Amino acid sequence: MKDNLPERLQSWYAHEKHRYEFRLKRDIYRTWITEIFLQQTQINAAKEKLKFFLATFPTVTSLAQGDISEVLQCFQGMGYYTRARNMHRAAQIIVKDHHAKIPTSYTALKKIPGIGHYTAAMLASIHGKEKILALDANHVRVLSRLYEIPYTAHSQSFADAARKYAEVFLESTMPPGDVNEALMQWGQIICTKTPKCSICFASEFCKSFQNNTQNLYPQKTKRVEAVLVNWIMLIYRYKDKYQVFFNDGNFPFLKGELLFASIIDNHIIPKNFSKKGINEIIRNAEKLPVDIHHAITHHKIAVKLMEKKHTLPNGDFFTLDELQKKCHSSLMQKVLKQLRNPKLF
DNA sequence: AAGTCGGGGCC
DNA sequence: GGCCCAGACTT
Repeated sequence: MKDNLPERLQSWYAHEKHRYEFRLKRDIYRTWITEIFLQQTQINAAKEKLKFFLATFPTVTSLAQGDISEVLQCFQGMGYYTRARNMHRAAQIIVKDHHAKIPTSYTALKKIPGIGHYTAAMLASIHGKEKILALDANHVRVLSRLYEIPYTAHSQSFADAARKYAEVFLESTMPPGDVNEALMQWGQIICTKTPKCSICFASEFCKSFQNNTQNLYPQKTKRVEAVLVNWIMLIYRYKDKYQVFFNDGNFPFLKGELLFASIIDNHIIPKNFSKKGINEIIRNAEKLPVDIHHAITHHKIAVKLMEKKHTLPNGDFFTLDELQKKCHSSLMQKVLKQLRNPKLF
């Protein structure tokens, strides 16, 4: 056993490094796409979609020339659809402003849409050998416990302290990209929410292990209470085509997506929906059972579906098959599934 | 610094 | 039913 921490991390990582398929062939484009796909997403949920995406858009140029609707389809069901839009826009910027070569410096990367501190630091450390600490949830858990960092996870104070403590790794013989990836894997399989200190190579260096304070770190801000949302969806249909509306941002959920006409309290889509009928619809909906339960960050959503006989002005008409491709959210997919069940309507 | 934005897996 | 996750962006 080595007697200093960076060497232990390096030998542990050399032995335990995950051989992910997306790591077999590595270039900065693939690393970039991988980081975007895995943001706030578990690897198992994303890896098949990621594989398909890299086969469909193998280069930054092919992505830049690709159709945004095709890009969005690759993200179907994964949430955070703005990351798909940002990624597509970023590819066009890289082609136009960087001769289709993704920059490798942190400063240049950070200016690209959808690339924040974490992704810029990962790409610059792996592909530019910059000694810069990435900070994701895993880094936060590992470093906060190792050094008992007394600041809340997303504060500037925490970032400053973490960067200072991480110097011992970044200034070691370990390549900076490996430092960031090893810290991440450490947090992923050992320093988990309930940490596995008995198998940790670093426990004798760890302040939280010494003081038995693992559950006090990382320090967090108090959680936000979930808000209950009653969402009435109005299903307007002409023959086999259903009417949907583009959420330009006036409706509070799923901005940029196609939605059925909807009412949530005083939010309405389409916004020119006749104000007169709304109160009656809300009254009628009170007697109806909830058709779909869904959760969106800090919200518990109860959806009631009401089939309507006529149609509204504006809006677009699509068949269920078409909507299954055009609607990317799991909520709308749940609704479409209900509409396919003839017993319910 | 806090709020917003999807969704699913896990306990 | 709450917590958490390979975060970025706006306010």
